[in-house]
Amino acid sequence: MKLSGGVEWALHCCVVLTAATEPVPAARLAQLHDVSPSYLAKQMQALSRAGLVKSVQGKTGGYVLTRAAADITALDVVQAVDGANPAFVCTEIRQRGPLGTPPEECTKPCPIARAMSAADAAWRASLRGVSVADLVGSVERDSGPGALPGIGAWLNSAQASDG
Amino acid sequence: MKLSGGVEWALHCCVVLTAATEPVPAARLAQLHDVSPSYLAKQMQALSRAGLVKSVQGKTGGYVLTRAAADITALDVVQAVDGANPAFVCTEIRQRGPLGTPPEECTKPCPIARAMSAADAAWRASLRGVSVADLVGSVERDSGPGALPGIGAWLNSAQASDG
DNA sequence: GACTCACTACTCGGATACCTTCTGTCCGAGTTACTAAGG
DNA sequence: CCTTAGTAACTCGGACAGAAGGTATCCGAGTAGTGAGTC
Repeated sequence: MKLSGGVEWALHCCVVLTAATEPVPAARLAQLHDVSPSYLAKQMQALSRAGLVKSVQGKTGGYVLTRAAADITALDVVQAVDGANPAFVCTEIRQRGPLGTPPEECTKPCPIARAMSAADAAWRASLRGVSVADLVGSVERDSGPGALPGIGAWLNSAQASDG
Repeated sequence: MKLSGGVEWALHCCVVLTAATEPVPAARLAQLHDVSPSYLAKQMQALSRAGLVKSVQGKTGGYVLTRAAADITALDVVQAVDGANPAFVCTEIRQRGPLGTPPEECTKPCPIARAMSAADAAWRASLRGVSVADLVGSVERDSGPGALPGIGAWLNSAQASDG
């Protein structure tokens, strides 16, 4: 089991977007994180498709968060990028084979599927309990309250002005 | 994120192995579940490598559980087949780019990695709380107390005796 | 000076190759049970 | 009848192809800002 690497990028982008006051192009976000611009663009498209960010076209276009940071959970971002499908899919092998359980007895999911589903629910619940605002607060505690505003200013500054 | 399909097979095999009194070959387990014998053999090898089952070679060989069903958790099986690596791997992109955080300030994992790690821990904790014995009990509640012993007898019977 | 219009530059969005991982398969090494011969 | 060597069949274990999804990239459609030209 491996989570798409784009999830990390998308989460970081959501955090830094809280500090921006104008639309930020995907290329600018890629430059900030030193990652592939084309591939990060794909992740931002996924966020846009999920309604977490709004895309603004044109010369001064880019991406803007659609909601307050407190109203965006880590689960929202993860599901937007990685999909909402559960990690475990039951193929009902209990019904197969010479001693398969007859379908009439399979009214409820098999115990194994239930256990895996419960674990998946716990995972999602943990992610749902963390908002982007919480992440912003943690970053400020770790790196100081001035770090994020500085990044926000850098994001909104012209590309030619950096080093 | 998608979990290896072999996890489901391995879990079912562990449940039915509790009903067997003699070593069960991988081919027999595959026949019971109507799945690819070669590929299921690979999963059983993973379980053997993890020490959950013991492989017995020779003519009447096969696989036997090494511990009581109550001492094998679903997490043990999942990790044996799918690997113990966490789904989320932090690539420390906060240190990259023009505004990267200096390494001296990165003593603790970044907040995003912490949130993902906590979710992973919740997922594992949920799986750790379910033992194979629990699954056996659920199966008996669902399909009746006679189903599993019947499967056990079928597993230990000669292959030519089935229909 | 204010308005209109065309142009340019920049943005997102989806369609297109490449590569790692998962899926599925095969054959060889090793061990056990069985068979038959000999004492 | 018991012991013993040999044989044969069956097992696991790891090495080998094929397919799917993730990774990385590119180019086209569309829009906002910019500048010149005109009233």
